[in-house]
Amino acid sequence: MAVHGPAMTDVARLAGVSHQTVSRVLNGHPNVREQTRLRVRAAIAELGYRPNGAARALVTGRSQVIGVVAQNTTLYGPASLLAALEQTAAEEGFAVSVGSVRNLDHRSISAAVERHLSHRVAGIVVIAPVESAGEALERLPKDVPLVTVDGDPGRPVPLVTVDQVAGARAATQHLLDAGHRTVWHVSGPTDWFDSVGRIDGWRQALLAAGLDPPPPMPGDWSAASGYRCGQMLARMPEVTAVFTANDHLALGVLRALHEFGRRVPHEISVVGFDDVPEAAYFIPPLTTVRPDFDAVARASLQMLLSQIESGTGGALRQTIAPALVARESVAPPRR
Amino acid sequence: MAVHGPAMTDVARLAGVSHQTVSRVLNGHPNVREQTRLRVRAAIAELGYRPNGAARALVTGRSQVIGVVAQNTTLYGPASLLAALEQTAAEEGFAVSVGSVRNLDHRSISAAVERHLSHRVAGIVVIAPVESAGEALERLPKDVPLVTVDGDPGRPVPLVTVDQVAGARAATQHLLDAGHRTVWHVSGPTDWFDSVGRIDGWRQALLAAGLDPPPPMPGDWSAASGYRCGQMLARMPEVTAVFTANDHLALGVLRALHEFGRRVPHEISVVGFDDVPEAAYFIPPLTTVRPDFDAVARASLQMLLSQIESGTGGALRQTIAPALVARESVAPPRR
DNA sequence: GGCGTCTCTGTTAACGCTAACAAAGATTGG
DNA sequence: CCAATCTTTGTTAGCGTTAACAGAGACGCC
Repeated sequence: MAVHGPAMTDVARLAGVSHQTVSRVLNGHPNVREQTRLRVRAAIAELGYRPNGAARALVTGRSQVIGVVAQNTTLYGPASLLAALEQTAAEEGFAVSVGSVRNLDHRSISAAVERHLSHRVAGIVVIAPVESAGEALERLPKDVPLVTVDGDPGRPVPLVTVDQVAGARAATQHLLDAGHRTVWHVSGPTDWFDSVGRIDGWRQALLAAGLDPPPPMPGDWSAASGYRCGQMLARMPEVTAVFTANDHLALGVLRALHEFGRRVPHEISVVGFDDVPEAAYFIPPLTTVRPDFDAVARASLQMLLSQIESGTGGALRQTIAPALVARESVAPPRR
Repeated sequence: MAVHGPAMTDVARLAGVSHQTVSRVLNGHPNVREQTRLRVRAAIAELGYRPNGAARALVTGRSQVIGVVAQNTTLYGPASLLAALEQTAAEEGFAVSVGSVRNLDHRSISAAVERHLSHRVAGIVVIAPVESAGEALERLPKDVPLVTVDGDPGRPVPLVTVDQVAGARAATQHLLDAGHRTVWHVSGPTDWFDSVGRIDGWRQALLAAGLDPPPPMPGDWSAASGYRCGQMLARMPEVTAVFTANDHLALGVLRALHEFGRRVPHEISVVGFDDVPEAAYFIPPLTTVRPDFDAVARASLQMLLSQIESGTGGALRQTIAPALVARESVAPPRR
């Protein structure tokens, strides 16, 4: 095997031009005679020539690859984001290299970033939802285009983020508007910025309504932890409305409430976050908040590309507003 | 910006050796004096040197990157597979570049493969669950290490696959063992090999029990299509057991049955496939079949690496047996 | 003690591409 | 019509690494 394909010089020879002219055709350089261009294209097609990205990356100093660092690409949010990022990148002619890390601690992230850097990626997107990720990013070489998604708003790093606060506020307000006297919250892990933002938004909505927020119940994004919180909530007669930090938590809560015979939405209303495709088929269909992952992906990529092109590393910031999706898991409280 | 980092020669100068010696240290070549090795390592650390993968790829003809072509990395199965693949690859020092395609037609796949090839990936993993993918793969250059996952068993291409047939047979048998007189099936899209295999297994189990398989109801993996099928099943009084081709379909079915007041498992038993993390929190908890994605990933990568190392392209085949996970959605039929 | 062998290190030449410059025609303007 | 300019093409020199070979010592063996 290892029959290496034809190189640029082979194409050049066949087309009767210099390899540099082939390069110009490939890169859309303007000053090439139309006739020459056609001859070169024909030669390329005839030989099945495929440009060598490594050689190009070597001489230009950047590859057409974007590195993505993410934690758990099995979760719905990260997976959607990754897919959207990949789609968008492909349209711009970039490949996406994933570096998923088990833990979002300092060392793991640095290692993943390091791996990407030695492949000379053109830029890096870090889906860094937790505190500990921040440090790793600050000591990164300054000349590497970088965008963080759902990262720390407090750090001077380009950031694209779903507006967690607004989403949570909308969810909570939706429950208050239905007539509930207060809203309980099952949160995500508190070291995730996503969770913190959602807790914030929930709290803001309650405070704005002159209410005293009950203590949030901490979950870990999983249906299992939602189930555990749900078992507690089911036993508290005063609870009529629950906002969970994601849809899977909501599923666990729904299941627990069902087991305790507390009917949703008649006795207790529930709102989730994420709008996983299955949410419309929960029992009952779940009212939830839908983040626009495509928009997040587009914004991050655009931000990254502008850094790559301009060479300047701006500390931009962009926030994507999520939308409330009303379904059947919310109703006015019984009196 | 574009302050390019130090190169091998810089390290060499600092350590007082030739760049070739640095290369030897980096590649773990044996014939380097211990003292020299240490000096080189120190110089590497001091300069923060990072090897240039592009240059290496150029001269060796292969990068340390594995290309993955997948369709919808938002679905649970593909996402899990991708994550597992990435983990395993990282342990072997390989990065993973994703090329997701919207449609698994001939052209899209070829384009994705093409993109990977021009980056000179060391090998390609195609998660190619549909018929149309096959053609695209056959006309691929023969010298590219390739493994397909869940692809066409009929093609002479290295293949790793979840044993769909065995899984479906186990699920169906489980329902028969509970005493059901027959088992209905909500299938996935029939151009997916996964679906075909699951239909096969279900049919085999029924035939082996001397039963006449009812017509399978075609879904599209989504809860929405499961819901539609569920609405029909709910209206058929003779139905007591349903096997769905994945858990999301099962969720839709459960929801429809619930709406029609048909209790699960008392009146109708349901078994899914995939064991998504949420399945244990469906109402009721779903009995399902769990494919071992980690094992699939390990097997594929191993197969790919052995091709990369040996240079020979064997047409191997490996099948990973899934496991039945019994929960509460199955009960004996009422008499 | 000389010669082959082993261990360690250095030198040189690619790999396939783009950037920078050079040069040859074609075109323009006064 | 000749100099100035523009368009098109070719030539040369790297980019940072590995592979292949060469050379310098150290060592063992007859």
